[in-house]
Amino acid sequence: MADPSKPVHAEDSGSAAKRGKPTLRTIAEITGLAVTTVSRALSDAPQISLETRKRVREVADEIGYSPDRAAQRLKTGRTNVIGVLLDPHEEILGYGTSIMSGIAKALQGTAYHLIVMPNFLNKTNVEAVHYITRNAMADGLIFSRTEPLDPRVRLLSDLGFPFVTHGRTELSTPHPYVDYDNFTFSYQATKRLIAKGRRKPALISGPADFTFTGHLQHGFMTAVREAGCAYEILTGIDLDSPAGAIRDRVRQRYTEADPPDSFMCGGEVCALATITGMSDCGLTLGREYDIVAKQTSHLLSAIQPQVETIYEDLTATGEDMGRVLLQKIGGESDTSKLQLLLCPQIPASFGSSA
Amino acid sequence: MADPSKPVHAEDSGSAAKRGKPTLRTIAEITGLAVTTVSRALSDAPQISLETRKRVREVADEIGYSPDRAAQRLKTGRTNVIGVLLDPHEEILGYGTSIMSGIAKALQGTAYHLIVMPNFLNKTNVEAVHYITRNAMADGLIFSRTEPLDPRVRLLSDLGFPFVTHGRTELSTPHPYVDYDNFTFSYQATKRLIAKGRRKPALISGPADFTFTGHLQHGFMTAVREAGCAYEILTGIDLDSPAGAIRDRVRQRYTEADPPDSFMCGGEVCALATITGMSDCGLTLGREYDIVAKQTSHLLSAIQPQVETIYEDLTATGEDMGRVLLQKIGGESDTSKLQLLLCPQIPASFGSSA
DNA sequence: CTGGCCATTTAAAACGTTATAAATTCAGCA
DNA sequence: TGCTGAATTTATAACGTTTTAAATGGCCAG
Repeated sequence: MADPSKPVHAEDSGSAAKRGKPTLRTIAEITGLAVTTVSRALSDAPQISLETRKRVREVADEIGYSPDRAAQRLKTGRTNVIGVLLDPHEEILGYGTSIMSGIAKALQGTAYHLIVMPNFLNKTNVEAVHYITRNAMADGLIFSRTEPLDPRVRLLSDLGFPFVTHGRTELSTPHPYVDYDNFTFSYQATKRLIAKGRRKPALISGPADFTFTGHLQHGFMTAVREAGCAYEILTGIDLDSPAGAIRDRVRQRYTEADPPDSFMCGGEVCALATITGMSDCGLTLGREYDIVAKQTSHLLSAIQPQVETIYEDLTATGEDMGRVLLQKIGGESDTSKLQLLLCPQIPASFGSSA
Repeated sequence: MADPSKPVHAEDSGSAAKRGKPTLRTIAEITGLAVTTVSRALSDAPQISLETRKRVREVADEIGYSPDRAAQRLKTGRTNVIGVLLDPHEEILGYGTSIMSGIAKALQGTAYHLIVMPNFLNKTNVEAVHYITRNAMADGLIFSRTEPLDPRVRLLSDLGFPFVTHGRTELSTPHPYVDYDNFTFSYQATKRLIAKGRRKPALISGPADFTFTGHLQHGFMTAVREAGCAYEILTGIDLDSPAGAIRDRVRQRYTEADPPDSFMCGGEVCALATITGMSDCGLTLGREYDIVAKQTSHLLSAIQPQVETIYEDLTATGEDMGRVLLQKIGGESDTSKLQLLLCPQIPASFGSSA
């Protein structure tokens, strides 16, 4: 096939650069085409004849060609990498891993790779974002623990760098997000407690910084106001607190006056810790008090079937975030299409006995 | 500084490629040196005069230069990336995230980045390894869930590709690993049950495939044989089983003849599920039965202080794995230096009441 | 048979870095 | 003066890809 009239440096220099991976050049030599043509053919450029495209693709498959990402990246400036900012607090109960698993699913079959930027130690989140954008280490970013006036969102919006947050902000510039409707969750969960006859629900909410904390409280407050019952928002602990701290706080609260008779827990660990604290006080779940909790793994309901739960599917969330980010990178500019509010699945039993 | 006799295309073409990141060329133009010299200076090559090195470094710092990783990678073939193979089973209780956090710590300050290759869906582990090595996507690999004749280890050893496993193999070619001494853990834990007066401990062990499962069983068997007491290895479930399955199996076992009176649990979820199953049968931990378990988070002891635990620090493990891998990549060929067996910290109380 | 136009293919340059080999400078010495 | 060699710097060529601009060839109208 190769034109023998041309200088024949085929055998020694090209063929398969130092016995290693096949490159475009390898294919070019086999087919007798120019490297440019091969490149074009593989990217299905319309200017290359259909027949040529087919042949090139066949040869590529046969010799197991796959493009060198470093070279592509150098040339195009695109990294084909999606970065996930991971926070140390996300270790618990596989939060991080579930999300990542979902993102990975969304990235399946695309040219994109998932790379996790653990934000452990030293750097603040904003610094990490700075670093990543400055060094063009990814084409898009995903992160959670979103704050109402999140500085990361500000920075990335300013730079025009594609990203998706897990959680909303209150910033005026709209941006892509995937969020769970924590208001509805919290509202329904609290209503459920009241429907069970409880008259003083307590909320264990998220850390003050985060947007979802507000949503949880809002849902909770709406439900207790509607019912006109007493309530309490437990101070001194939050969903990020270690289980031991939550346990102790709950226990302590019951030695004081006018304790709550039920709990709305934003997480599984929190629910388990609460049960332990209460149990230490000699109180039994389902008898002296009730709990409704958000569940993100399958642990809680297996261990404590007494706790009523509403499930949040973090893997699905990750998948959505991946999809949304790909759309954003792909040029989707209608941000409203890139904002997903996932609805809690309220168990049928919740409605029945209300 | 720049020699004015040379063609002055400084202003338009170079200066800062399309107003973006500074490159070696930017520094070269500022200092009036050649690109090569700058490159060398920044890598502290001895052939460059000390004065020049200093000046180049200063300029680089001033304009905030950082090398383009894609270009480095293309040129050198090194990726400066460490890959972690993550298994869907590792979602539980932040296993994956702890390990990663540790690796990230070890990589701090090096040129290496951590990239997680989630092995969810389709591909088998070996296929993923194939893919990664073929496409030179990393300079080194870390993975867990090691099997006695692990095909990934075989493949990577053959290729001479640097890697570290979490867990040992039984292959004849030695390779770098970091492992927890599960034999000692299991042996001590079981002895503890016996010391508490239990006469028929049951083991809930790992999935049959993995090396550590053998170690757990060996330790368990050694302890029960020494004591000459009855024992049982629970069938039908393992540490990978969902909590609900373990709970059900334990419950069922107690409806049958001659049930065990204590449990050696390889994990926290397993311990919690066991307690739930037993509790369903009306049996109380610490009274009718005992449990010793391995703990990798801080959940179990906060929730169920009755369970005696031995702690395995996965973050430290990750850090060790990262360090070992860096050494391996750095050329350390004495494999015995790259094999770490971490000793369980046996709580003082274990010895006291024996 | 010339010119022009289309479809297809191609050569050359570039991305930012490093490796190789060569060039330059300057001191010391014959 | 000219040579040798050490110390320092430099030009050039890669790495594998994509982009830009240009070339090739075939076909048809004039």
